[in-house]
Amino acid sequence: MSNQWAKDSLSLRKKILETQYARLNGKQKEAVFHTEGPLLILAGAGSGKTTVLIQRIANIIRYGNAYESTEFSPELSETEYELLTRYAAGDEGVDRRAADALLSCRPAKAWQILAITFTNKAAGELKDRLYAMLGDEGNDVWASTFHAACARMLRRDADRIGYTSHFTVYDTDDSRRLMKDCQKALNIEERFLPVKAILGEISRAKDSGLSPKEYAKTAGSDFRLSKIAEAYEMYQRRLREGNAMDFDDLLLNAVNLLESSPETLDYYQNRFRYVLVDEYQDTNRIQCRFIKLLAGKWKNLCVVGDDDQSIYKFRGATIENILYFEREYPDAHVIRLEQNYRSTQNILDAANGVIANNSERKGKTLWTGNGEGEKLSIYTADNEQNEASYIVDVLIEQAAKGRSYSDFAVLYRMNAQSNTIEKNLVKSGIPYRIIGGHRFYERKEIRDMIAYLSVINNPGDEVRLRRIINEPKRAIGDRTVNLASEISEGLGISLFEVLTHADEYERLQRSSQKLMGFAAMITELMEFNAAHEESLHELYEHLLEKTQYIPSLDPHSDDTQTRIENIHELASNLLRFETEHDEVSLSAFLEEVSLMTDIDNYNAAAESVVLMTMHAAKGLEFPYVFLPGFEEGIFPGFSALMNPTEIEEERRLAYVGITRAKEKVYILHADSRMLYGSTNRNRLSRFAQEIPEELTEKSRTRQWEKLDSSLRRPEDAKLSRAATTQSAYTIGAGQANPSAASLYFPGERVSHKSFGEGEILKVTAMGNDALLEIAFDTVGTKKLMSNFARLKKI
DNA sequence: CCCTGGCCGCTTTTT
DNA sequence: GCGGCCAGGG
Repeated sequence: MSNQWAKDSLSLRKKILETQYARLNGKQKEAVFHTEGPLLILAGAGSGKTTVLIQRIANIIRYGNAYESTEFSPELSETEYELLTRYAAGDEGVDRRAADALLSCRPAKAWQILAITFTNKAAGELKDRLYAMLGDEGNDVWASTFHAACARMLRRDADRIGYTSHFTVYDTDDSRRLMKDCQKALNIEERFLPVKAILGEISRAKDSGLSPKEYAKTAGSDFRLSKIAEAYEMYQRRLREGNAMDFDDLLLNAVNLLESSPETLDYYQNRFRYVLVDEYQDTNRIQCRFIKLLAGKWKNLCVVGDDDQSIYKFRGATIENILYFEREYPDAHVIRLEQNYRSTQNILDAANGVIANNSERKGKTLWTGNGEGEKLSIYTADNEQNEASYIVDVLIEQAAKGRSYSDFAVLYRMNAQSNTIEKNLVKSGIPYRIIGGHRFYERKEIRDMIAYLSVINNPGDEVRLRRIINEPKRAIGDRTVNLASEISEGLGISLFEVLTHADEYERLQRSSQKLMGFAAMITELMEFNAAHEESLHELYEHLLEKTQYIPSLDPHSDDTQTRIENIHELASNLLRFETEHDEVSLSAFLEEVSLMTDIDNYNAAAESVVLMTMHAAKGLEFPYVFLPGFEEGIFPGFSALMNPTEIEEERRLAYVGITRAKEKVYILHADSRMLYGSTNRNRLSRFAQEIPEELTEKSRTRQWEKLDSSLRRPEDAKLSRAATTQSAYTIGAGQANPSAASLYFPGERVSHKSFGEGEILKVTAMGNDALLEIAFDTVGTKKLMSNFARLKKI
């Protein structure tokens, strides 16, 4: 083969590959084609980073390092060269598989690729898109969260670190219960050291890879720290005794497993030729170590992150990891993705304007080809009620224009803000969903059911055993359980074991029948599970029957019906799990459940407005975004005001919030706000003021709403007059086309097809439409758009 | 053992 | 303003 021939072949190969990924921009292509060695992708919001990740994986599987490699094996024959020439020319008749085989250079098998994300949702999306692109082979890619990947490794080799493969994963609530227990046993007053504080400290210790012993050394003579060390020691011992791990243990134990077992490390290092990590700015130290270990052999490690979107510092995430990456891998290739495909230029300029005030950043300026778009609107409300009703008004107005409710998101700083907005949405009959708040798996009845299943799976789990031992009431009180627990501690056996032979212990004589009855029931359920392992829903039915949980619920309580529905909902979840998974077992189900969160169930297609925190919204996008509570003391939050680093973290959160929007951002703030039962006056957030003025449009509470406000105080009136003169009304200015408005008058009676009959209280012109406030006889007062409402006069 | 009334306290939280 | 948690009486 002549040099010229080889050169031609290579350039032909490049040309073909380029056309395969023609829809990507230059930087994106660079990221896709650079497969070997460490790679850092700094990807701005909306820069198509998920697409890049997926295409990159697909490229590795299809073509390997074909683009950058100078080797071509085997050497091309003349017919093969011709085949490629035709392929390059776009000839449809070419055998694609044959051509791909010729083009590729050391492609990887799908199972050699590990892609780590932070949410199950992101992992699921990755899996789905890989499947769509690669078919069944796509399923072989390990696409999972850090925690799920660790759990999977630990299940396999649990015995190597002193666990059984049926170990239970504790969530925050379980951890708290356990810690409370430990504090009681160690006489550590909660007012001296709150549960949360100790757990936070332990979490930090685990992040640094410190065992209880090592932590105790660092504590030195500090009294508080040494108490925490004691608590840590006991907490960890109890977890181990219960064959349980908390979230941090999943990572810590996985790292310990890899570091202590050379065979295991070897196996995974050889296996994972390519490792990809999404949202790298949110990784903590232990996650960084985990990744480093896995990618240790091939060093084909690609991390994607955006320092400007680092909003989990408070949980141990450290931007250091990005800086460290370049230090650890000096030959790392760095690619910046700055072209945004999501938002308008105005939105990006606003976000850029805000984030530019942060000093600690790598520096990056987003731009887009999407055009300027609308200005951001900044609305000043009198109070939080008015802020909420403004959101509702805009929603109604936009819905009247044919916008779908699912195009809107309300993103706030803290969950407590959702209440007022929720009530206003209910009042107007607007469909909505709240992400966060009470999650399905956090409801009491569901937690109880999960606890039963956990105990059946792992009877050593004392925390969950205690949760259900008297639920429903079996006349087994705390005293008895504590007594039994002490006995078990003394004998070094599990609490459950003590319960099974309760009559053998004199101190338990009085309640031994009840304890043994309970233990026998659990044993029976365990046997049932062993005999019908594939049928989780049957086990569940049996469990409900045996425990008489549903009949025990108070029939006079308002929420009993909802609880029963939730219990049945869990049954369908079990059934769904059985049909969706090849390998069905109780442990597998419990593992999935323990790592699941609310956001995973978010479905963008559902026809409703979505409410969530800005944290939860990361990675999502919406045409219209409302950002209520842009006030000093709310956002940035009260405790961040005095602390420059925390202010910077809040500012990044503001950046995340603004960049969620594709078309329009509504920033809202209230002159006075009731929160936690007391009213405060807050100034407009600095973040709103950091947006260049020419990008914004300001407005404030309209007169007709002010008249309506019963909460109004004299000083408000004065304030609003001053503000009104300097800023124009934008939305729903009163002097629009009066035609629709003149159809209806206050006092008239009308009928609506779902709300029934009512009396018009107020009519306000809005564009060609009119906003009607109607007091319905049965469903209360609602605001409706007249064109939309199809009212009949009576 | 279990129910009820008063009191505290309260960012964000992918897992 | 509301819910979770503990103490005391039934």
